[in-house]
Amino acid sequence: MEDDRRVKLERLRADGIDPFPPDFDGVTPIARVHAAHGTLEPGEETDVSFRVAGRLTARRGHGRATFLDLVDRSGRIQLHARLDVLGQEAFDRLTSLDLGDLIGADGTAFKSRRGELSLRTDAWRLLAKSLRPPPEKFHGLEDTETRYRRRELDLIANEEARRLFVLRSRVVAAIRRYLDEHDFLEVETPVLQPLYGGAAARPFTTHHNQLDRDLYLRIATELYLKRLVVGGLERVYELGKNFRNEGISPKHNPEFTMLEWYEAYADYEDAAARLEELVAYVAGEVGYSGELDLTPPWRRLTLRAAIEEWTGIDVLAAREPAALVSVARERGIADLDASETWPRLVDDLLSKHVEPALDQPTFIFDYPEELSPFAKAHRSASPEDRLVERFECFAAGIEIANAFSELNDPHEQRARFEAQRAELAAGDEEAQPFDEDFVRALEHGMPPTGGLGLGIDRLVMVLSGRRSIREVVLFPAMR
RNA sequence: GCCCCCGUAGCUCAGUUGGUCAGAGCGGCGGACUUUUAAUCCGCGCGGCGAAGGUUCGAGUCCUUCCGGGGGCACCA
Repeated sequence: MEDDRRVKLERLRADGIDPFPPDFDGVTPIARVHAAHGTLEPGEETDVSFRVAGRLTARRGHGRATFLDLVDRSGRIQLHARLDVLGQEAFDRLTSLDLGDLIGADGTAFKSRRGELSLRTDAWRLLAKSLRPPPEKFHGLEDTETRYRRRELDLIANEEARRLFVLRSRVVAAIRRYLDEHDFLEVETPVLQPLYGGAAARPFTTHHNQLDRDLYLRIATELYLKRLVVGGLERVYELGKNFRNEGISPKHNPEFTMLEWYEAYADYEDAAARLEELVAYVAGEVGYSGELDLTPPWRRLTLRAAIEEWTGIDVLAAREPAALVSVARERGIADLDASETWPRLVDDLLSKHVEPALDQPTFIFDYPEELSPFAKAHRSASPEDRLVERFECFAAGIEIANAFSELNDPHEQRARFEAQRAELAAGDEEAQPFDEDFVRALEHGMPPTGGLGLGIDRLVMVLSGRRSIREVVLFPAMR
């Protein structure tokens, strides 16, 4: 079958036609043709000529006339090719093209009897020959593996896929617009780091040959960004890839896009207000019309109240593993592992019993200190509860953001690293390595700061209603 | 790492309890057709059923292993 295409290619060359010409000037996006003439009446003709270019996706022949569908990034338009307009040779060559070929065409706008805006083609040119057949035109491409591994075919075959990734791009652009307008500075910090940190995750390790030294792909941008706040940049953000050497799941890709921002003279309440404002702004900019109510303010409740609401358990009244496991049993939750630490048990309750229920956007405030080595101690909670000023934000049943009032007391930060060092020694592969450069930076003085991390892939999932991260990542990790 | 499921033409799929089961639609090729849009009509199958073994008189159809994929669990605070 591909041989047919190669034969055609050679025939074109033999006829002196370049199947891969270098350029084609003066192309109008198809959407602009629709904008200009979408309101024509069925059967109405114009004298207005357009030059369009794109991929041939369908052909409906009628002897001495043929309809062809042409698709570009902005949309689809029908070409009407007539023998009496084009002449024999141009007509024959046009109608013997293969689906998937890229062509440019000039034609005047008219609306067919059935009401479809079309171009009466009077000239055309092959812009690139396609040597492989495109996916099936009606059912589209559905095979998941092909859609992910060969995304270009997904984009060719499925308009939904095109729309989704346009949406993703617009989401990212809107985020930048919002932050730029609010006086944030976009910065870039190292992806290759001598020490990883800022999140609990196992890193990818690589090696610098000349330095003969291992480096890590960043798992977060947090610590470098806070050093910039120390440096006086005050409002910074970075939007980029993080890498975590963990499992792949519908919510997890080994490399994923994260936004982190840090704002001096702000705390986690300010971060929450900014997040809901940002997301509402983005939703408006991309025309979100889904089921979620993203209008601020979003629901806010404490971690303690959230777990109590969905499980009936007051975790702060049972602040050690045995007590918590036993209270959970009374409430009919028997799958807690008594050998786990208390904070991990709390996290387990949150992720299994609360998170899946959080459909509408919701902030969960005030986490145990042990889970949050970079968050400031809570200003008003009783000290024995050992809570920090941290929230996570959930929507559509998944976590989308995490934020703190940043810990800026260098002595306390040093103590937290010491505690993490002990965890690391005890075998916790996700404990934070001691980052002396970061502590030194804090010793120079960091203003009170609110910081937040927002998972861009997950935000796009929420805004597009997709349930797998692989749907919103162009080239997701595959086995 | 564990469990379940899937893998048939370029694409989307159908193939009862193993015996014309190698099929359909789209695409392709040839022909008809100057307003169709999953265009229509006529003709042509272009793969040997993910791979390798095995059971059987006979295997897409049963068994084993391997490869690839999906889902779930664990993990991912």
